[in-house]
Amino acid sequence: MTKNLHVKKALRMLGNSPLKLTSQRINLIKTLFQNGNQHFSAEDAYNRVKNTGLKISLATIYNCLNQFTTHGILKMVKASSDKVYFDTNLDPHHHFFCKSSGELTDIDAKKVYISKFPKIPKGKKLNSIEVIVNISD
Amino acid sequence: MTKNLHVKKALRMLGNSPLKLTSQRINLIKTLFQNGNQHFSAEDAYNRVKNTGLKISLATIYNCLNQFTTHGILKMVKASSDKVYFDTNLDPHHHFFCKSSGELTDIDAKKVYISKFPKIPKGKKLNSIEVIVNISD
DNA sequence: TACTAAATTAGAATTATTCTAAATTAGAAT
DNA sequence: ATTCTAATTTAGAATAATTCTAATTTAGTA
Repeated sequence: MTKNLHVKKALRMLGNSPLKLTSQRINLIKTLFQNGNQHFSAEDAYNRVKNTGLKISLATIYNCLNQFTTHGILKMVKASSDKVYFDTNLDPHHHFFCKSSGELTDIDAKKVYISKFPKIPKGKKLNSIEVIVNISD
Repeated sequence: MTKNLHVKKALRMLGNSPLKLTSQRINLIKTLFQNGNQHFSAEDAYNRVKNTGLKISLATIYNCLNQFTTHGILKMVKASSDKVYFDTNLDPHHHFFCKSSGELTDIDAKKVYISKFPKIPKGKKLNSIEVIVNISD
């Protein structure tokens, strides 16, 4: 089997960042990125890494996920939930959030077009536009 | 001075809901709605009521804000912050969220037009569309 | 090979929120 | 009016997610 492309790309980004290549970071990336676009909480990430038999502390998970976000290796998503989710999909996109299941699903940016948009307040700059489509059963 | 219209409307909604007309609920509504459209956390609401000299417990604030939300007297907003905000603006609208100041500002629904939109997943129904425009200094 | 700043870690601390269980109260029934 | 009951309020405990602390380890450089 050829080495997973998502993992490869994320590892390359880690290498290009000022972050050190520790075994924890490499294992975390291998675990999180191996199945393509994924959403997970810190606790989820913790369990996934532990399930591979590797040892990592929850504090490290939080540290790494936050730093990966800072360095553009992950995206952070806050939906109508009490926990923060992380997203391996770095392309511009939006989300469905299902209140019934708590599940977050990607919406490709191409599926949404905003043809009318407000002026950004004076002195501020635009960072991103997040569209969250709340759904339920 | 004529009685504030926002307060009046919210009190009417409370009266039409199955919730009892307790002094805490009435005072909370008077405090939160007197200045028109506002965003606040539970802690903010607690301090505002206390500043009027009235006594109320934080647990009651949480209870009331959640019930008001359930009964359509308030809206809940979750932005890129670690706390939940409540919103007295019940008209459909969106938000600017400024990462630098932590401030949430309304965007009138008329200022945003979404001309292309994804299909809702099978078996699910659409609840709401939230557009959050993240900005910074 | 030694050095140093960065990273990891366990567990404590913090923060927002919900829960608990006892006392109070609104509004309906008498 | 008075009584009754379920809803409400409350203080403080409990919970859950996340961050902090301070000691130990390690990556990458010198």
